[in-house]
Amino acid sequence: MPSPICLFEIAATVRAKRERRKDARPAELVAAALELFVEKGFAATRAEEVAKRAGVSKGTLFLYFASKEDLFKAVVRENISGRYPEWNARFEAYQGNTADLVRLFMRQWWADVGNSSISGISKLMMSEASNFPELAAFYQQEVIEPGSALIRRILQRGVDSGEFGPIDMKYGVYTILAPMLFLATWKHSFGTCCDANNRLVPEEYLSVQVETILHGLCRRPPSLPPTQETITS
Amino acid sequence: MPSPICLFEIAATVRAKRERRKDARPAELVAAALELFVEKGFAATRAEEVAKRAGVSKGTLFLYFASKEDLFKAVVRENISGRYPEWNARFEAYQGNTADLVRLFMRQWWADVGNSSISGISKLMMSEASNFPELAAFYQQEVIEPGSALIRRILQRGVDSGEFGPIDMKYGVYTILAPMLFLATWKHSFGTCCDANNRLVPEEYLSVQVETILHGLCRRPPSLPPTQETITS
Amino acid sequence: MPSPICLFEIAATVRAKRERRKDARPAELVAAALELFVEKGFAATRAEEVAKRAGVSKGTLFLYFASKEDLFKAVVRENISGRYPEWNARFEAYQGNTADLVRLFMRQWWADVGNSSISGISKLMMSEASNFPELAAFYQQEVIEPGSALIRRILQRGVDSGEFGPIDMKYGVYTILAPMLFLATWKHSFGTCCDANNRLVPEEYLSVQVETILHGLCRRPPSLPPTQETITS
Amino acid sequence: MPSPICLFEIAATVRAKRERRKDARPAELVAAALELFVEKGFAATRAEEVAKRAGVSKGTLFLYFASKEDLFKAVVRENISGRYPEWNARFEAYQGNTADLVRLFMRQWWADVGNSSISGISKLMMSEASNFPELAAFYQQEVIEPGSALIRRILQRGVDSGEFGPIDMKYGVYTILAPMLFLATWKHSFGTCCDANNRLVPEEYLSVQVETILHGLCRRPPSLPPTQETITS
DNA sequence: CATGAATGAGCTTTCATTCAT
DNA sequence: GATGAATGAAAGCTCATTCAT
Repeated sequence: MPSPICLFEIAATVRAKRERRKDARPAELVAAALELFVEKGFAATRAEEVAKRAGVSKGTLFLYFASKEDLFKAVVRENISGRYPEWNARFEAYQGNTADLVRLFMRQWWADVGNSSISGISKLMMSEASNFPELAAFYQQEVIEPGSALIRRILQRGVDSGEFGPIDMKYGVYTILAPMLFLATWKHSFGTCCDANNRLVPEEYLSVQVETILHGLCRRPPSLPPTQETITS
Repeated sequence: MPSPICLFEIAATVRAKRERRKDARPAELVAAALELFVEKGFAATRAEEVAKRAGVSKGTLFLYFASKEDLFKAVVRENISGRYPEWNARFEAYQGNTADLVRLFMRQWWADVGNSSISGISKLMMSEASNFPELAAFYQQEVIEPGSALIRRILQRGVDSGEFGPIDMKYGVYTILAPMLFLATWKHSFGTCCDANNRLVPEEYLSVQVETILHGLCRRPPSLPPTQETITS
Repeated sequence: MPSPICLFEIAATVRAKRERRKDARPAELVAAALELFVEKGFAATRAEEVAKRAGVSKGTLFLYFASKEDLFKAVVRENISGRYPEWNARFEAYQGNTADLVRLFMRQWWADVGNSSISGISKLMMSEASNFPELAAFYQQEVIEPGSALIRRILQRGVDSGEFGPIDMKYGVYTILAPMLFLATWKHSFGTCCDANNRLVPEEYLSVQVETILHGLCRRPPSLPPTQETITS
Repeated sequence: MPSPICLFEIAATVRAKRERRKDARPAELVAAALELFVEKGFAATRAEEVAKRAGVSKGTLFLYFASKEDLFKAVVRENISGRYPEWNARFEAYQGNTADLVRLFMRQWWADVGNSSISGISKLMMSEASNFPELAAFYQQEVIEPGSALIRRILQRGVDSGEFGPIDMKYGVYTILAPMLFLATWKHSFGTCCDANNRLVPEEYLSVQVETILHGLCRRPPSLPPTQETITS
């Protein structure tokens, strides 16, 4: 039987560790919930599973989030809008022609968002927006608006430089946006379960889209697309 | 005592009346189901609620549809797949140039599907496909495949007539599809709850899209869009 | 359009036929119910199926029987106890030795009851007796008692003739009864669904049983069993 | 502030108390289920009622048993199949002559199974086997097969020792089985509701059966039955 | 704070029974 | 009488949420 002292020390260590983890709990839960919501959707994700993946008990989840809806809200809030400064900076600084900038933009989006689980958030928001109007508004404001503004600036750059003809900005933005959102939605719906033999290859799809769009936007045939442009560096 | 004829006629009338009611039930239930599925999603719609909205009891629903999934399939068949013959016929018979045919196609889609609650089904399937794989497969087969085939034929028509340049059909189809699905999804997600001040006007959006796409597809500037083309007649 | 007279005559014929059938309805329903109850048990038999097999509608069934329980009672009441006079007469008249009479009795039972759907009634009563005490009492009185009495007389015949040793009649009867009821129950329970590779052959089983019993009952080794005794003629 | 040791001990006690309750749940539920299944049959017993009788809620039942069928299997395992090792051991170890072993076997069966509510399970399975084929197969495999094997070994022992004449094992087993199953079925059907004045006394019935059977099996008159053999010690 | 046993409202589906026709 | 469309009470099972420990 161990001495009291020893026990006490162990208890202190445990407590310290627990308190350290305590602060991390909400983040761990939110991370687990993100994964699961993206994998299975909101309704099909069981609270207990989120807790288990976060390494805590079901009860603990409800200690930090009043309800499953609450958890969903936290997931969305935690996972967006933080990266806009970086993106904005990158595209403002771009030196090449605007057609290439548009190409870069969509590739970058695929690399950073579309191809990661973050695209699941978009799809999730689409699915659940009508059930969480307040959240949808938040998403609109924090994600969609800034994204649209960035696209608008890129298009305007092309118009100003004379590369593009005149554009009705209101819809021009959606011209760029639609293929991306379509891809995010598709990937997490039909892309995962059917569509097997004729599967959409996202990079190819985006390439074709962007060339068609550029062909439509440009005053003259757009500069040829770069054969191999590195994205991530 | 009434004459036999009289009795016979009464019986016929009675049967007629009852059968008229019986015949109407499935349609009423399908209509109610469409509304509710679009409002709340498939999983969140309770069978009893559908019944109530159709003015019958829970049991009656299952008298006509073996299961909730079955009811959903009926909704899809009644509202989408069943109408392909009509759509196919219409577009096969079209006499004008292919650019106008593409324009007509998208306007028609908006009039028949996008602008009605039927577009909610598309959004619904996107949201719930991964949770109901069997439904997703059904939808893929009954809706997406035929729709894609129709688009493919339209594009091929333009290529064959020399109006369009060469098209990678695999992605060409999605070029047309994406704006429509985007619109359907958007309308039933952010479109309903936020987006208020800068609301997307679908007809305008589709017009812009189709012109951009045509500009991208056509060998030479496409024929001017008709200023006012009637859709529904 | 047919003349009124013609219609009237048809109607009259139909009515006549209907009235003729009307009297037969309960019997037809009971017959259908017997089959189905034996096939599937009481709870698993659906009222509508009984009606369909009897060629009438669900509503009609409830016109003649107040409830499914009521129908069950009728089934049991209609299908028993009528054949005892014939059986009693046959066995009273038997001229051979008692060992052979016992053999004949069990073979006859198998031919008339065990091997027909009537044995399903026994099994049914066993299963449902505790839910229908009044019916169980009726069955006890109308079926079990007369059957036991018959067996008792047969055994007594053997004792009186000196073929059998002394028998405690109270249990001697069950010595004969048990294999028969066991067989009826087994046949309609495990006999139908498992037991496949080692299936009980009823005639063989009864033969073995009766010889063992006779060996136990007889003062000296019983007469050899007849090699081939025809039962059904 | 209590010492660490004290806290540790309290925690241990708490956990112990809760786990004691948790450990007891399955047994309580199985006991309640046994009662109700025997009283009302498998299909007619509602899961909620079992829970209520065990003093828990519906949900709790499904915390411990995945389905109603699962619960039934647990009832069978807990009360029958689980006891075969004990029974087998007991009869393998028996030293006396085989006639006495057969007598002991049937008395023991009566004491452990027939006379308790467990015999209701046998009757239940007979009644519901055809409606629940999977349960029937389970029962066949877990109960009937091992039971038959035990009987077979006992009979073989008598044949090997020269006490019994040659036996067709296939039916010899049923010779022993039939009176027991008959008794179980009878007791839970007609035995409970009628049969009052001429009630079967099970021990006597079994005695008579076993002596008749032994008389039939043995080469020479079997050893006299012990006048008073203790069963349970 | 953390746990996880316990809860019970809620869901789809079935089917005996009713009753307008 | 006869019909069969309509009903709604159950039933098995799930899972977000609670709360004693």
